[in-house]
Amino acid sequence: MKRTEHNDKPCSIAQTLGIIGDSWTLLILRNCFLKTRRFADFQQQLGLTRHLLSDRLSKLVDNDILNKVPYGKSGKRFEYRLTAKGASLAKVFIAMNQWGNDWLFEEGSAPTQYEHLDCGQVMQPDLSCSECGGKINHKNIKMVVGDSIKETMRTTEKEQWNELLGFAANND
Amino acid sequence: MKRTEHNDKPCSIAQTLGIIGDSWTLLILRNCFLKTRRFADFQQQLGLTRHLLSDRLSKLVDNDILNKVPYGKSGKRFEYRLTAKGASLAKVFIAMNQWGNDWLFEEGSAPTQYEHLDCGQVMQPDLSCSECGGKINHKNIKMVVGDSIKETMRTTEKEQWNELLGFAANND
DNA sequence: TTAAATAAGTTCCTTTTTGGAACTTATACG
DNA sequence: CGTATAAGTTCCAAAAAGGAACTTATTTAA
Repeated sequence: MKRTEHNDKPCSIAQTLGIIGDSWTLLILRNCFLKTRRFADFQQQLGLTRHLLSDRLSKLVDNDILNKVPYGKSGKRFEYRLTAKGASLAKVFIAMNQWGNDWLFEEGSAPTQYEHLDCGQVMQPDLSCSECGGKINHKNIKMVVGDSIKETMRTTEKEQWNELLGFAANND
Repeated sequence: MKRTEHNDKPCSIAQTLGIIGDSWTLLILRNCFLKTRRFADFQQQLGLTRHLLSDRLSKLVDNDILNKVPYGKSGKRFEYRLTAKGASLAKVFIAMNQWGNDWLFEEGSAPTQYEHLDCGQVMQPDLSCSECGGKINHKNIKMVVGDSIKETMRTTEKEQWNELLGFAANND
C-alpha cells in the first residue's frame, strides 16, 4: 500500500500528515515560521532541488497552508506566506521544538528557548485543558470517538474504536 | 543537498525531524500511541512493506523512541513499546490531531474528541505558559537563542539568530 | 507429534521519487 | 544595454519505495 492511501482515512492525524507529513514539507514549514517567504530563500536555506521545492510549495498552497502573494511592480514574483490555517500549525512545531530541547540536548544547552511575550518570561510551553486548566500529558488524556461518528457506528464498533483510540486505555 | 543533511543542524526542530520526520515513521508512531505493538499488527494496519517497517522500527529503537521487548516463552518475538522519550512525543501528535479536527472537518464532525481524565470533561488541548499559565499562540511567543549558544556567539550573529528564529519578529 | 498457521524478518526485482545540473523566461539593477 | 536575480522547467542518473516470494522459528490445532 502506498503511503498516500492513508491521506483520506477518517483520522485527523492521518489527514494532517497527508498535508504536512513529508520530510521536506516539514522543513519548509519550519522555515515559514522563521519568516522565510521567497522561493530562492527557501532553496538556499534548505538546499533542496528546485522542482521539489516547487512541488511542495504548490501543494501547500493547494491545501491553503500558504498564500502565494505577488510582490513587486509586475506581479510576477511571489511570496509564500502562512495563512491562518498554516499559522495555527505553530503548536505542532512548538511541540517538536520543545521535545527536541528536552531530549536531544544537555540540560541548559538547548539552542533555543521560548519567551512568552504576554508575561515576558522564558518558559516551557505546556499543554493544558481548556475546561479545567490542568496540565495534560499522554497518561491523563483519552481520545474518544466524536459525536458525529458515534451516531453512525454500531455498539461493537464503537467499543473497538474507543479501545483503539484510547491514549489512556493501557498505561503500563 | 540531501534531506538527511539537516538532521544534525543546531535546531531542535530539524533534529527532531531527523528522528521522526519521515512519512511512514510518523504513521507508525501514531499507531504506537493507539497501542499497536507488534510487527505484524503495524504491517496490517498500515500496509507498508515489511522491509520499510523493519527499517523504520529499527531506527526508532536506535533513537530510543521505542523499546524492543521480547514476549512469549522463547524471547524471540518482540513488542515495540514507547519509551518515556517516545511517549513524550504525545504533545506533537495531540497538536496535529487538534489541528486536523479544527481545520479538516466540519464543526462538530471531527472523528475524535479529547477527554481530560483529571476533570472528566471533553476539552481542547491548549498550549499554556509554564510561568504565568496564560495561553500561547504563534503571535505571543518568541523563540530566543539559548543561553549556552549566546555565550559562544558574537553580537552580530546573536542578533541574526534572534531575527531568524523570532516567531514573533514580524506579525503581519 | 506432526501439520498448519503465525511472527518477524530478508531477498530480489520493478517502479517511483529524489538529487543534480543545465535550460528558460521574465524582471530588476547599474 | 548588458548582467544579475527570481522563479521556475526539463532531463537524466541514483536512490528509495512497493510488491511478492522466500526464510527461519514458534505457537496452535488436529
